[in-house]
Amino acid sequence: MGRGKIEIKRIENSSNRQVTYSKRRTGIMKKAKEITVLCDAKVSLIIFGTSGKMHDYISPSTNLVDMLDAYQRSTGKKLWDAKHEALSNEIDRVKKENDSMQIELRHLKGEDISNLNHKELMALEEALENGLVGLRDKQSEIVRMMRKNDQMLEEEHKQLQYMWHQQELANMKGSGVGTDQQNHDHDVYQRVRDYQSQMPFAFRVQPMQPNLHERM
Amino acid sequence: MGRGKIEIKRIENSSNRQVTYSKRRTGIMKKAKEITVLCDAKVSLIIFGTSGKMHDYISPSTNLVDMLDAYQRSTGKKLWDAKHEALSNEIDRVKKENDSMQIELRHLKGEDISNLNHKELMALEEALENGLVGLRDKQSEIVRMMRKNDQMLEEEHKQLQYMWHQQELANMKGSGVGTDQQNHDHDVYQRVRDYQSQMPFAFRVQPMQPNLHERM
DNA sequence: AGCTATTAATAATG
DNA sequence: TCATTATTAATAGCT
Repeated sequence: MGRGKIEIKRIENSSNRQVTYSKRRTGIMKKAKEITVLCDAKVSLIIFGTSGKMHDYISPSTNLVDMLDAYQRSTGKKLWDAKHEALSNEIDRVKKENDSMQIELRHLKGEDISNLNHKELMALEEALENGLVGLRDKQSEIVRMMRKNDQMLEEEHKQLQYMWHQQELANMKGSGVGTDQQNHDHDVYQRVRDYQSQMPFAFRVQPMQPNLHERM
Repeated sequence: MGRGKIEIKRIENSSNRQVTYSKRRTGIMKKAKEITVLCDAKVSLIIFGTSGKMHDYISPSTNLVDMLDAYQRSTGKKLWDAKHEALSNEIDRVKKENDSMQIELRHLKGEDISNLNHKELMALEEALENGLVGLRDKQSEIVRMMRKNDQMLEEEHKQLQYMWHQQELANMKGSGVGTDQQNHDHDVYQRVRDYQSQMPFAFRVQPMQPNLHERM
């Protein structure tokens, strides 16, 4: 189909080869498009020339990934076996782990224990009791913390009462002097420091357990 | 290029379509082979017809995996990476599920509960107590079964004693008669049946709870 | 890139 | 499905 018949063998003349490549590539692409339209076919066509430039056509009714999946199903050949299989195995492994934990959780919640034997029931009981022991420890610790906090609040309350008392006395004596709000506030804070510096360290108010309320 | 020109649109006549598909498929394959030889090109061609049957051609100088690698490099598109990503996501999802169960398990075992808030601790306590309730129910059921079994054994024991007593009496009276071992054994079984037929049904020995020991 | 003589592909038919 | 063939489509070589 040209000015002369050609043998199907490598075209040695490089520029001829390049030209023929370009023409024939266009031809194949056209044919691929035509067969998809005429015959409802799905075509994946990828061509690399010697230059390394790529040209491709995938029928619009599909995509390369689906084509390749179908290819694998059709041939049984594995295209993406190594990684794919490793990942699948990993999924299976983790899912199994999941299932056994699921079962353990159910058991700890008292579900599905009808089929457990004596030994397993004993172990389960021990686990539950240990759990409760740990929990009770934690809870009593919290109660201790609350008590401590209460004590601190009480102590702070006493301080405030003391300071209030002092201020009352001061107001009664030197009324008319230092009634300006700034000075008044300053005096209160100064008095707190005075009070604290007089107290034994152990009785001073420490900052509250931070976020304690959040943990309850 | 046929007896008549055709429009490039789906061939409605099914058998015509099939024929055209077959011919054109062959044609494209031939073109693909030719361009690989003539122009040193690398071609990957995969075609699926409506029947689902697959046909493919890969240039002998390469293979599909390499072609697809080159395709990915060329386009930057992810091909099986997309697939791998899906699997990886699945793994992540399952692993997260795993982790949360792991944590729940730890909590139920009284571990890592320092950071739980009050509400969570309450829920945990309830879960543990429910678990223990379920367990204790199961255990007391087992104890009931054991008791029942004990009673049955005791009853059987009484039967045997009775039979032994009867035999003793028989031996003392008719000594020298029916001392043959066969007859002796037969007599014992007969006596069991006699005894059972005399007893109220409720007191008869039932088969032991099967596999009870295995569940303990 | 175009052009076109020539070959190749194939639609219709048997 | 297979073979034939009239016709169109593709393209090799040329400009």
